[in-house]
Amino acid sequence: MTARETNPNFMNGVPELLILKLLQKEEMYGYEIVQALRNRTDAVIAVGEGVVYPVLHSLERDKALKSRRKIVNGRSRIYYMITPAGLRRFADLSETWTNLAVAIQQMLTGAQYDKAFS
Amino acid sequence: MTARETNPNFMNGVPELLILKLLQKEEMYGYEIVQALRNRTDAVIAVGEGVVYPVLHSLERDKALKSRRKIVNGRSRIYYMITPAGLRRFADLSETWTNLAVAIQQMLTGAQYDKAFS
DNA sequence: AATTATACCTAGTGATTCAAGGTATATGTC
DNA sequence: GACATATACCTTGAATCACTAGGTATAATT
Repeated sequence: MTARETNPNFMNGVPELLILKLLQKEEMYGYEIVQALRNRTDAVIAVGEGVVYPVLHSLERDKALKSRRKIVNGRSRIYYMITPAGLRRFADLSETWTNLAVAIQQMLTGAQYDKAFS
Repeated sequence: MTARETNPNFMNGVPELLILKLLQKEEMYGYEIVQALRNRTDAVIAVGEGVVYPVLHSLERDKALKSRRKIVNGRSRIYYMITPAGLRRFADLSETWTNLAVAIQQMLTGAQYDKAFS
């Protein structure tokens, strides 16, 4: 058996990344996030509430977000805002994503430089 | 309940995409593919054999690939080559991936055009 | 009065990746 | 000859995570 060194579930974590990105600009509530993602990506990214709410809860559990309840128009909303830990997490995820996207793009466009020389 | 219309597991299928890409240029065998992915992406994408072999089998089951056994240096290898169906599948996956990557990149770089007017 | 939109939630399923094994032969090293 | 490493195939089981499909409740619209 050779050494393994793979990446832990390298394709996941994008909803988390995008949510953290949105919350960097302003506090938002779950329902709002669901629609923001849909609208701002032309429905290319259309994650439902079943994805967003659990991610929000898990991020809050990890202290990457905090929340406060707020009544607007007689409706109870839970606004989430990002913490310093959340910012760090965003930076990590963001870098990981970028590396991945670049690597895939290079593969697809066929960038040839086998680097057998190092 | 509102209409849902999400995308089925929108983050997956990248190993499949990359394998199809590699096989577009030349026939390859599983072990070779594992290392090619690692080498050509500087280990950013390091999927193990436990990912590659099942994907190859499933693609062959779907007639996207066909295979032939070949003995080289007394070693038995199974070479895979892409079929017309595989080319179509690649085109689909490739487009899906590109759309996704563009959407995410726009979100991350903060392209503002809320398109509340349509 | 009934439907739609807002706003929260979770349980269960399914797809897929990852870790960790297993088999067998060839090659290189001590 | 003995041993480790590299090549080359494979699968099982756990974990992750997104998706489906529900559920509750209030406000606004028809």
